[in-house]
Amino acid sequence: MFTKQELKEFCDNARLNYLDHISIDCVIFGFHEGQLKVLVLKVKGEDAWYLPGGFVLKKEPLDTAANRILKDRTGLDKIFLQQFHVFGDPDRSRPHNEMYRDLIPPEENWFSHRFLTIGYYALVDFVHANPTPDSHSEMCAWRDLNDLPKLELDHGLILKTALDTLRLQLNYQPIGYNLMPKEFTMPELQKLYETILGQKLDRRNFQRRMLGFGILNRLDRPRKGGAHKAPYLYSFDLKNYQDALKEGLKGGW
Amino acid sequence: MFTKQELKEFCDNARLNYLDHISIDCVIFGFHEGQLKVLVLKVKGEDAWYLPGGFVLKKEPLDTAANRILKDRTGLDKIFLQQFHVFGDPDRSRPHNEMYRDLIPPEENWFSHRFLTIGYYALVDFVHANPTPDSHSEMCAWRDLNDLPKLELDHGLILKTALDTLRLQLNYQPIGYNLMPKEFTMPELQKLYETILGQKLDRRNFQRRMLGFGILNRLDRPRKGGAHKAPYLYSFDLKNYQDALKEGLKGGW
DNA sequence: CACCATGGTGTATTTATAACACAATACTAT
DNA sequence: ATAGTATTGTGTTATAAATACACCATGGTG
Repeated sequence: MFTKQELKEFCDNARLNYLDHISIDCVIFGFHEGQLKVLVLKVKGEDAWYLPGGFVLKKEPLDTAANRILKDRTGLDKIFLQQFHVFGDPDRSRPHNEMYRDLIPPEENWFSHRFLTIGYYALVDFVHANPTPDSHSEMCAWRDLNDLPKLELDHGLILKTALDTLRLQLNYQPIGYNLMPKEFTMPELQKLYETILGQKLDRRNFQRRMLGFGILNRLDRPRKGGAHKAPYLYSFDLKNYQDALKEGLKGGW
Repeated sequence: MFTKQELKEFCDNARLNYLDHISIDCVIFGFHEGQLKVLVLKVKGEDAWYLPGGFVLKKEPLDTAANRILKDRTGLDKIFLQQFHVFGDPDRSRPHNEMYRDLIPPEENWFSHRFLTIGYYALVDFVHANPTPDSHSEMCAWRDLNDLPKLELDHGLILKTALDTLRLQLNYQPIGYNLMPKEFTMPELQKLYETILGQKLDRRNFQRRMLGFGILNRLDRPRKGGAHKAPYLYSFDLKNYQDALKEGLKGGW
């Protein structure tokens, strides 16, 4: 993965610029052709897959770092991105800690210590994202949730936790603005929900519920060209959408 | 707060044993006499208040560290304790970073860098907790939520975030096992919910809802000695309670 | 022993959720 | 053309949950 020289340079640079022992890993969800996708990276010359991640600059806010990582991997900015958990098992980064053990002495090896990672998850527009590998990856690609490679370290757990969080979030926050194109039909939006939740929903009740939230505008023209009855197009009412994000869709109590 | 000698010893010890740049802060909630309480610490000889906190041993899991801190401050163990957010503003610990700037050189000063803190919140039994100050505090005390001293650093924000999380949690998880005594009456439990939520609830609907969850056992004896009709005593059905904790009280969708 | 504050239980009303039916549309096959 | 078919739009009904409110029971007080 790294030659000795590369490693030394990376470590010297990292020690100077990044917070020690801290990383950020991002679970970046996209939606395409009825499938929920996740962005994953493949290491150069190895069959090893990771979530996009990175480190925190010494004076950089955490959210800014996560946004920077997101932008580096997708080109996208100003998007729903949320911290959801810290993963800090003492052994979680052991494979990495030991990977370079014999290459350079531990005191020069920035990776020789335990790392905590802060998990963020993002919902992004599949078609506008431009997956871009980082310097030690040969590939940055969308993978279907049902067709994932085994992820290294605890990245499988991180992904699962993000998905659980997303499903929970669906109960009290609007979802979709960043995952759907600007204009979309109700069946397309429903497909997104069904995919995230992993279950079928009733078409008519779904529509009533969505419209009830007041976050959708119906455009007075249909999507043409389909093989059947042309569905109406909708767009999100951004103002109401963001109000709902703050408030939570329903109160409870 | 520290003499130069004390500081040096602390730093040498910390560098050896703890993860750098990481702390844990705990928002420990208790409930007593109809009031929601939070455990806070007062620094020796200063009018400065903090949330209970501490550091993570080099090979210690995060949850274990949080439990250790909780036990050190309250004597209590095996209690609802949950990570809820990481606070990582680059300036959040600046007052601390600068506090000892002139006392010892930065390379010897463990506090000279930015700290991230992982927020945990706990719900504990007020009467069984034994508030115990740590080494640099003169006092560890319960304070009413409505009568809080100004907290140092971003501890006010940490507390507020914990409270928001707790209120949200109330919608889909059972609460109360660790906050209530073993046996309690329905009005007492209701008071807890009202206090957390900051609003009145209907007595009869509250009772129906709670019983509907199936997490309460009614003991066939009343609480005697009150000035009015004696209410029944209840206890939590621990098995069902823990099942509900896992499942979430309601599904949504 | 009437009074009263509180607790236990029951019942309407309203609201939300779930289940289901039918008409309209636009392409396909013949 | 035209019947067939898959899909969408828009209901209506049935069920369950949340809310609001009424009444009786109890155990102390004056």
